[in-house]
Amino acid sequence: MSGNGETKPRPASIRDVARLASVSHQTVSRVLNDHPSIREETRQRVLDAIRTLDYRPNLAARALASSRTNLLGILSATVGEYGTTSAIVAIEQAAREHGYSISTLNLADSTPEAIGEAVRLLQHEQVDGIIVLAPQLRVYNVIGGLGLSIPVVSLQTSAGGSAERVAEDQVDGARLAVEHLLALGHTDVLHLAGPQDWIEAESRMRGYLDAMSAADLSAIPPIRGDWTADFGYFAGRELAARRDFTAVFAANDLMAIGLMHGFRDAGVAVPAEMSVIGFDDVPVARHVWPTLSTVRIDFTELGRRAVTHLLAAIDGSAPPAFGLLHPELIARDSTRRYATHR
Amino acid sequence: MSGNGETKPRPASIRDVARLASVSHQTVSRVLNDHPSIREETRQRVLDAIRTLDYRPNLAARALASSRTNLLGILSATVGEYGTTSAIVAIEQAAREHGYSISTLNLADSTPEAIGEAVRLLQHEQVDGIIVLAPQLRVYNVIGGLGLSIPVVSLQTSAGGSAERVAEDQVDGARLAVEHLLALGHTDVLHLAGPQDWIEAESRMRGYLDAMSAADLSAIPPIRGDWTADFGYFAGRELAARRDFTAVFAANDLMAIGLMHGFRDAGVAVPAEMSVIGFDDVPVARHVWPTLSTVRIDFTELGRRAVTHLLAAIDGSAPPAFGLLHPELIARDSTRRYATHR
DNA sequence: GTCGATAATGTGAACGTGCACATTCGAAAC
DNA sequence: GTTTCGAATGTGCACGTTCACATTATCGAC
Repeated sequence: MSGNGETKPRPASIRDVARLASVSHQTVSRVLNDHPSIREETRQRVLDAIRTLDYRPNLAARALASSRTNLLGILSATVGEYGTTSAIVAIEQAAREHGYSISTLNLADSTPEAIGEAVRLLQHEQVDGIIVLAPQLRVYNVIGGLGLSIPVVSLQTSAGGSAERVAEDQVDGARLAVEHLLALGHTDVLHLAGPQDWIEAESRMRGYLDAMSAADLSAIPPIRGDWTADFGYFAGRELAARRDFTAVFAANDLMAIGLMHGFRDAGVAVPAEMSVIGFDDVPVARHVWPTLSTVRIDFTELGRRAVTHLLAAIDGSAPPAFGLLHPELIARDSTRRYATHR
Repeated sequence: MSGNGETKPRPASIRDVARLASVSHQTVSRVLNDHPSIREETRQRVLDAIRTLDYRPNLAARALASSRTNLLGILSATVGEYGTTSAIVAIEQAAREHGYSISTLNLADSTPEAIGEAVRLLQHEQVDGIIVLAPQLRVYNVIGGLGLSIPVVSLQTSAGGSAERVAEDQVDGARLAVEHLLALGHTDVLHLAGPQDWIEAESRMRGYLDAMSAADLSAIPPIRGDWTADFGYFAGRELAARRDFTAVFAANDLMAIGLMHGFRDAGVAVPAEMSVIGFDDVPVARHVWPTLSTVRIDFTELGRRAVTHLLAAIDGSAPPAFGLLHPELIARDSTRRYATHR
């Protein structure tokens, strides 16, 4: 407000800093990128000048000169899903801690064309790497066929590499859920699965199949859902007529909650006549009626790891070896001993 | 893979295009920014060259030269909230339709320092404008005091301007909710509010107070919650002892769902002894038991409008006049006539 | 045919940084 | 005191655009 005669409030550039510190602009650049051969005294002088002028590097210029943007792209198709959202928040935070920014791109539909277009767009923004949260198999096929020059990491799985273990995690989690039902005495367990193409859906189904066959039980052909509570509801109403199972493992909490609603409307009591377990442990899971048994995955940690991986790939260094994440079974009221049934 | 002798796979630049089209690089630039004075024939020649070379403008170079990034910053503190998430998706989509990209920044805590730092960071990325989804009053105080040179738009409200109407919307919605309860014969309605500092919390409370006083009823001192289902649960357990109200209007669905759980655990039957209505219409609201009456706000449209506003502000043009958005009352099973009580 | 005005195009210099390549400095070795 | 070599710093250009300012076509009016 107090107008002093400055006509050009143009922000300070690296050359202004250089002038003030009586060094060349290149020396300033070296200080900024902590080049080893800088005398401590010079470095201090430069840093002082930077502080005095409130200098901030121009990211566009840096990107132009170095063709690195310090930008990470997030390609997502599942926003709204609780897990995805938590992971995105974690990714964003982790990225910022490493000096990267995030550009998110939500896929409205996941046709190969749309995916290709989305990747092209991110590439156009010259992101240094991409994290994919659109865990559909076809997405990988498309991306794989694109011959990208920048690294791509997936939260769910990737061809080889330790990200694969993350997927393994979900298999484990699903196994936990089913084993919980079996431990309660159930032998006829139905799986309400996710859509065919989804990696997470496949992992969870694999866990279901593994657990069943490990217990020498025959699996029931799963129902394919679409992750939504609405689908769960309709499934519940339809399935109420069938009596070839006494427990359901739903591939996510939303479908489980809808399912319980459907059963309720159809006159099937949960858990008295039917046990239901979900997956994710969304915040409302503990507050619905009956409170929902489920499996908790640490999406936040998953997101963090994805970033670490991607940054390693960008730097060309070896990805760090992570220990496995252990999903946790949360037993609540929606599951009950089979013995108490009927 | 088929190695033809190209040693420099460097992407085509504007000068390459110019050469191929036998024009100057400036003419190409004019075509790209659709300058009026370009002969149609020339334009076609340039466009052909662009297609032939698969030329894509270098965004960093453009940003450097024009000091405009076509980047929008989203400053958010409420990720995970259903409404916020839907709005973000809509914002991202709308922004892309206008050729803008999105850089999201999630606030872990909303201390003035953190907010200032976040804005500084976005400014450092040279975003052309910021959309704020951290609807706390203090956020505006901080941002207002920063003297920013780029436009800032809020999804919730802003000092003057038509965004204010958006807030009005939420007042309307809250009024709808309370009027619904009053129409059912309730006279003693409690409000489970959001945190003090939140604009949305204030709007919804204002709607509550308006509706009560319009009906010549005295309001009960509201309870301050934190938006979470967990808080709702504890509130329900505590409030069960009180009998000076027969209905509760919760400031969001999550608290409402928790509240019903708390009442249930404390032996208060919803809706038989107590009516509960929420706000937001989250996807599970229709599947919990009892299904939750609530008010639906069109967050998607809200997000779209925020983008339109911001882009207008960036271009310096007048913001378009929007009609008011009308929140919709969704009556379900958690609310019931007072007459049927006791 | 000349003039002027506007349309259409061209020229050179920014923009702020990093890179490749000098150059200078300083101290140890002889 | 010269030589040598690495550490410390400087010089000029390139990155791919846009901007400000020429310059050249085009066309109607006289």
